[in-house]
Amino acid sequence: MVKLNSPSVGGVQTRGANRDDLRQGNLATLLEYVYKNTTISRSDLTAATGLNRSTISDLVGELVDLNLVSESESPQAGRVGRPSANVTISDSIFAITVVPRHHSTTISAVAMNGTVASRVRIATPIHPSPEEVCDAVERGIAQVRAELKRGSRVVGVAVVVSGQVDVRNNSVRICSMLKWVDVPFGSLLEERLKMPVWVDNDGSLACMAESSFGAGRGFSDIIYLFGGAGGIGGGVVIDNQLVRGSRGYAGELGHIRITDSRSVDSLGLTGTLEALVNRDDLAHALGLDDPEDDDLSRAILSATTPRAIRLIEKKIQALGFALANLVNIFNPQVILLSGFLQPLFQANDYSLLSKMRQNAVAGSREHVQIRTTELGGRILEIGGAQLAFTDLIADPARARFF
Amino acid sequence: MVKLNSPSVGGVQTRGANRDDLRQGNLATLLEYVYKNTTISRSDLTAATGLNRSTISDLVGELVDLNLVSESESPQAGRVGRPSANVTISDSIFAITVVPRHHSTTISAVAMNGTVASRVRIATPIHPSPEEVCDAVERGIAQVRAELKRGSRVVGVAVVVSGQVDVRNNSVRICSMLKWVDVPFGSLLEERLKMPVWVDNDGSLACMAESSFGAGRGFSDIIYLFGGAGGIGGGVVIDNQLVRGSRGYAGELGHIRITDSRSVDSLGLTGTLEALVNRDDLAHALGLDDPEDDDLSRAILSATTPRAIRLIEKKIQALGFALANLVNIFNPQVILLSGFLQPLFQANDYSLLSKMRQNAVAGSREHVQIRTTELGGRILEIGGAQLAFTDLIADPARARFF
DNA sequence: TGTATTTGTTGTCTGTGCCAACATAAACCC
DNA sequence: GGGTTTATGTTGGCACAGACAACAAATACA
Repeated sequence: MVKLNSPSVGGVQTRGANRDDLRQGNLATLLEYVYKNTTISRSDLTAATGLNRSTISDLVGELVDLNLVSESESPQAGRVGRPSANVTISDSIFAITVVPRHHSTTISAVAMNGTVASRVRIATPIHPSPEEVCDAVERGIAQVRAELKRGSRVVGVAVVVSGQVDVRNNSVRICSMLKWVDVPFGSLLEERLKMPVWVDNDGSLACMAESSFGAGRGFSDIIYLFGGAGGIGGGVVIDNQLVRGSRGYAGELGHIRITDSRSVDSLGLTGTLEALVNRDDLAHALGLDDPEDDDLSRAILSATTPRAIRLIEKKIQALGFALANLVNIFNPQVILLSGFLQPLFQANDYSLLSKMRQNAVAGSREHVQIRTTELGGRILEIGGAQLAFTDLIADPARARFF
Repeated sequence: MVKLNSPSVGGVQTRGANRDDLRQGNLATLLEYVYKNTTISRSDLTAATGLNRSTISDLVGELVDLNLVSESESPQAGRVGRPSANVTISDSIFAITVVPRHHSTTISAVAMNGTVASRVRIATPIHPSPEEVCDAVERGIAQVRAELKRGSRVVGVAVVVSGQVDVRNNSVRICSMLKWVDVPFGSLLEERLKMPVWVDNDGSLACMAESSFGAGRGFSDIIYLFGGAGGIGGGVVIDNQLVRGSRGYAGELGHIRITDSRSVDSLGLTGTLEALVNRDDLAHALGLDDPEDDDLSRAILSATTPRAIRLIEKKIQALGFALANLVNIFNPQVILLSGFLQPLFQANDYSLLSKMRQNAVAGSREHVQIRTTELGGRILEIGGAQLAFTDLIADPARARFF
């Protein structure tokens, strides 16, 4: 990818580019287009990239030779002129995604076209040790790969952790769900599997997925917030780039403080968004005991008791404060809400919007939208796969498979 | 600038690159190095960019032909081998910076090497109208340019506004200091001056300057906070890029809410950092009436009355909460404090650091530093000039002067 | 003074993307 | 239904940016 304009601001550290980089960048750009669109015509690629027809022909040819994309006659009729061939992303290149939970770990094979070809859930002890998860992953991958058709290629493994991850060395700083502290899980797993492993935070990956394939499509500046049983996570995309921070801990949006309340969140911080807006409170007030997401959502939207309605309104107010903070800091185009934050928004979108606007600066509050997310239960698999495919897309010619 | 790796995350919008872009990008990279370092040897450029010696020779030659840099024998002795020629940024290319205040506007000519060659302050009526500022700028530029030596070239005008600026169209959304609302000042001035005009927020520009030439050098992820009489402004640099948001309103860090306090800030928002930590309160408690920055600073650092000490501590606590929020959101490497926030930090750095750490998540709080800024009174001129030079640096061959 | 080391210079070469001309395949038009 | 229009794929030649190798130049060091 070649980025012109806006030179880097800090200490200069840009390297020069040679002819190889040029070719590599163009291949990457093309492959990214095909990946993001699953299938796209050659003429659209020409228009989008601004490259010459003959160049596109050459580059696509190379991607076909690399077995990364395939060309097919386009059945798209109705337009004057010679029909343009469709370029479709490979359906035989996979990322393995790993999502460890309290007492089970889910392993999936996700193709570049987004389909989950195979998925298994391996039970583990409660709060499994890193080794126990490694065992589960090893078994899971064997099972998952057995179901893939012959000739399938795997780029590596993406581990989606609900906790703080140092993305520079793929190690888990803290994961309360698994009770892990400073676990170099990436290295552990890499040694076992002899293939590349990437580890990242669930909120960041979900944000990335939603940005590329979900409700964030077409927006360059996005705030993503997810409310789950474990708390509130999130992610930020600025100028089409995921904000990771210096080590990858950025986007801990649940832990921003908004009030003096002494209620604490999952990390013991007081007055934070997560401390004020939590799932258990809501479920309890609505008379539910450990409900499924859908049940909680329905309950929130059809709440009738004054106490429940008051509580919901209170949560909406708190969420509004947090959103205002984020709007003031980022001036985003859109805020995406998922998990139980989604029904909160739907229960009284006017209230949430006005609370947010009340506490945001003039310019930023004016055009920001709040939306619900589009990707459902597969979001972590899609986000994890995207992480695993990143290197391949950045340098298609040098891709290695396992 | 060619950026490899990490493909854009959102809707794809990258264009392809051809050989011209390659050349342009390399010229830009080189010029940026020279600009950021003022002077740098050719061999250092070779090492930094990874380009071939002969290529550097060719590219630097082009920059010399364009009169953007000059080469000189290097007196740097002591090293084995043929001495490498020094490349120095031009001292005859200028940006005009404009900083409008309550009742005067300062116009400066800033060279690419950072020196302020000429500066005038033109008095205006209190709360001047856009036209009145235009008049002042027109007169000021004439005066400033008269002092420049023959052969000087000007790239354009950068207006530094203490308020919210829509950078897409260079218009001022709100500036309370000037009492402006929705003023398309960039267009107005451009029409008058017949040269390019850029407008941006003071906090963002100061952050950029500090990042490139001040205490932020060498860091890629920076939070900048400035405390002045008008309130608290700021800026954010992520991955060496200034965070501007979708319209340029990002970085309103003074308006993030941290408590339930009902005290209001300059925009009427309650419980925000700016509402809690303000200059007038401090000056008053220290028995000062509209003090200069230096006097206030000294007073803060030598406060003795219990009331003053208590107030300072209270401000430090509030600042700590705000910093924790920013750390949780951005995971920065360094936080830069300036204005009256600087003596607050120096008065009790331990207190500020621990308050921040207490409220930040584990990973992010561990390696973050708090520092004071390095650029003094010239910071807005340097930042403004950097804005004005951006286009020139991004495409040196196509530069136009006025 | 000679050698090692580093950097600048020059001419040649490779390969990437552009371009123009032609081929191809659809819609459109009478 | 054949000619025209429009858009896209294909091909061969071309321009030019950057790499490379060989040589020259200028320093430190023994």
